Amino acid sequence: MTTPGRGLHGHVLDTLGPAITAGEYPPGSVLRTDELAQHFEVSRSVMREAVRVLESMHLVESRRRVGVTVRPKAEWNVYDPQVIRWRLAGADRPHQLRSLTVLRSAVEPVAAGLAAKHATAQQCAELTECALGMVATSRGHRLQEYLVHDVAFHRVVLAASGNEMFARLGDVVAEVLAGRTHHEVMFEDPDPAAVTLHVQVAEAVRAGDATRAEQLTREITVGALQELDILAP
Amino acid sequence: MTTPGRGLHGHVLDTLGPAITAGEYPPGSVLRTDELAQHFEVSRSVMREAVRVLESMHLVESRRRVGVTVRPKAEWNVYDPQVIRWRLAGADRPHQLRSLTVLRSAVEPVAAGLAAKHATAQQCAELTECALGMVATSRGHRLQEYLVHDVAFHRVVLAASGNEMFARLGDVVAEVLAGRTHHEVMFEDPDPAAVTLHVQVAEAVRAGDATRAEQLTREITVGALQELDILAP
DNA sequence: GTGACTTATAAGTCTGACTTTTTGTCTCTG
DNA sequence: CAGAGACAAAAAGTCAGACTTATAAGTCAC
Repeated sequence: MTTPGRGLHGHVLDTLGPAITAGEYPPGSVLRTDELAQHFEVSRSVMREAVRVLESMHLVESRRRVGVTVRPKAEWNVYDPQVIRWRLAGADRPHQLRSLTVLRSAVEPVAAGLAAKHATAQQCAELTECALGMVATSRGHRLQEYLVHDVAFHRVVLAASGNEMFARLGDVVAEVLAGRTHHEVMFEDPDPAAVTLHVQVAEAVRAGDATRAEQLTREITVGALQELDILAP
Repeated sequence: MTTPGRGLHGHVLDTLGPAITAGEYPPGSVLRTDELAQHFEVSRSVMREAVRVLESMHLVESRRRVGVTVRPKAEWNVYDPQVIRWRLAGADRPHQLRSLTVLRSAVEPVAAGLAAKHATAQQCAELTECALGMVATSRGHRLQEYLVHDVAFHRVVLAASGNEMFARLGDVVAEVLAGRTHHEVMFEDPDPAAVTLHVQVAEAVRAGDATRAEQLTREITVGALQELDILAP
């Protein structure tokens, strides 16, 4: 991930960020810069820089004569990769994982459809390579290697869509997939049907069949939703 | 929007942010904190805080002995509302508007489907109210008033989806709709068909018909794509 | 040319003094 | 007693200067 704690203010953020996103300080809580600086044993300058970053994420608001107040969750910049990471590391990890999976289910099919239209020859090749890698590692408890190919596959699809907003969701998808492998369901080998679907998506994109690529990807994401019991019966 | 220029570092950001996102400093450009501080006539402390914020948006990277280097566009946190606003105010506004509209077309239909399942009675009422407001202002060059209801409508749908990631896209959609009314197409009254679709979506959500709500919203977003000539023939 | 050593550079950090805004309170007045 | 206005305190905001540290780049010996 991003270089952790590069500098003192980074170290402060590594502690304060998770604490705030975990709800340790309820909305409206007031923090004092000086007290925080003392607590973390850093200078006020460093503390102020950390507060500025939290402020830019809309986690807190700094006002004169009152202090640094924690903002309600609804105002946080939940698309900030740093915030996502903090929340995934904390208590509402399951909730966060569900939100992100629903987001995936909306975005990825459309992205796959666009990829079928815009993917370059090299991207098609990469996609096929990833799919083959998934097939090769889909049996024999090689979950770790499988994950690498799975993540790469979805990254390429999002990038090949040609839409920068989709492309930037690559990191998010990576976190979700990694989270699923490491902490949630998926104790055994991946579902063979899912693996097949990935191969077929790669084919559809190569063939330029947008409708088919979209539909197949929708099936993949439906599977992801079902794994988390999100889908209505 | 967010309070502009709250503090000196805010003023610096209001100038530096747009400049960077506009590509005024090509990727790899090196800025020196001291020089910037002199140029903006602020102390180094203030300048450092501004740089920290830009760093948290992944617009720049600060390294010892080298300076503050501008990161390639592909690494920017393009979901940061501040970054979106800066880019919408700059040269690649059209490009940004297209990216965001495609994102809308992926997200909003799914959000509407979820809203049909999760919307509260009050949210249904608000939705109907917005739709009626749109109808009432859809004729007679009352674009400004129409926009207010339109934005409110989409905000409620996204919020009613019950997914926080969707809900936080309310601001983005607001920017896109406002941009469309103010600077792009839409010189005359809105398309009557679109207005009708909004009313029908409100009905579908109230009736709990997820499939219909999703399909109708998809038609709305298809219209938005066509306005920007994005859709393939 | 390769490797170890030195040096210059720009960011990083700390401290202390000072300024500014805001809010809560207190008083004065009707 | 209520409302307006003056006052004081609190906390963030700003600045300047000295010092530390990492590191890119240049230098020298081999």
